[in-house]
Amino acid sequence: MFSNSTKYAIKAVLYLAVNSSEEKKVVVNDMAGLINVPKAYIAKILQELSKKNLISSTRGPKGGFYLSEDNKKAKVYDIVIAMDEEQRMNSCLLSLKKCNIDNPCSLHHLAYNEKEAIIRKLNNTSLEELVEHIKTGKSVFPI
Amino acid sequence: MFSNSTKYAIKAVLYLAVNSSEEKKVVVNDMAGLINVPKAYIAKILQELSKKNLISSTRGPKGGFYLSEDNKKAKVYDIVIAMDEEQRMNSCLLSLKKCNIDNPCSLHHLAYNEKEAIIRKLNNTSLEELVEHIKTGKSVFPI
DNA sequence: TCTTAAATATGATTATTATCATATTTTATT
DNA sequence: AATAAAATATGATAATAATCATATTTAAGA
Repeated sequence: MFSNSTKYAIKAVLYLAVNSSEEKKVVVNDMAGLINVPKAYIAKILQELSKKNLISSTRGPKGGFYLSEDNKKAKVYDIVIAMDEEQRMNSCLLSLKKCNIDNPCSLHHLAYNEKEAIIRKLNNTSLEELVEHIKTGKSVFPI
Repeated sequence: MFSNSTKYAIKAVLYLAVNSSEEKKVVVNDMAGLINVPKAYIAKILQELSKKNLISSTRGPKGGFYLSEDNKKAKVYDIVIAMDEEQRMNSCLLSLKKCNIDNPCSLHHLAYNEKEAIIRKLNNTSLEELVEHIKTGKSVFPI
C-alpha cells in the first residue's frame, strides 16, 4: 500500500516521536540501526522530511534530528502526503480519471468507503496519539 | 494500490467478460485500443492470464481470447493474486513481519479492518457479477 | 580559530516495474 | 501442402523506485 520510502519515513518519525526532543537529539548513524533501515537511505528521507518541516534538526556537534512539540502534533497523513503518496492513496483502483459515486468504476463499490475510512483515520491521528498507544502497550513500535 | 499490470489485467478480463464468449473471440490487436493499454504490454499480460487458466484462448486464424463460462465465475481477487499482488494487499502497512491484533504495528488499528473488508469483497465478487453491474448501469466499464 | 561532528546537497548505482519487439508455434482456410 | 492469422515464448529497452556514496556546510568545543 505504501512505498518503502513512506514506510521508512513513518518509522523514522515515530522513532523520533518516542525517543527524541529538543534536548535529546538523535543522530542518523544511530537511528539507522535502531529502526533497521539502510543508513544512507534513511538519511536522505530525513533530509526530505526536515526540508518540509515535519521534523527538526540542527547541524554540527551535538546536533541531530528530533521532533519539536509542534512536529508531534502532525498527523500521520501529513507524512504520507509529504512522501508523495497522495496519488496512490486517493486514486481510483482502476485509474479511471473521474471515478466517483455518479460514475463509478467496476471496483468502486468494493473499496471506496474503506479507502476513505483509512485516509480519514490517517488524517485524524497525530503522532502524539501513536506515541501514547505505544507507551500504553496498545501497539508495538514497528522495527 | 494495484500495480499497472494488475489494473490492466482486470480491465482486460472485464473487457472479455463483457464482450467475448467461445463463439466470439477477441484479438489482442483489437483489444489494446479498446481498453487503452499498449498492445505489446497487454499481449504479455493476456499470455500470463492464459497460462494460469484465468482466460481462454485459441491460436491461428479465427483464434483469439475469450472467457469460458467457467472463467467468468472467477473472483476479482483471483486476478489480483495471479498478478502477484498478494504481498501488497495482505502485508502490514509498515512491513512488520508478524503484525496482528496481538502484536499490532502502530497503524494496525487505522487500516486493518478496512483492508480486510476490501480483500473480502474482492474475493466474494465474481467477474459475472461485475458484468451484471455494468449491464444494469450500476458501474461503468473502466477505460 | 581549528578541529570535529553533525546535517545538507547532490549525484551515482542498482533493482524493479513497465513497456516494446520479434521469432516460433499452432490452426483454419485455400 | 501452402498460406496466413492468430497466440506463445522469450528477451530487450526504458522508466521509476530503492539504495549507496561523497563533497559541502554548519556549529560546538578545545
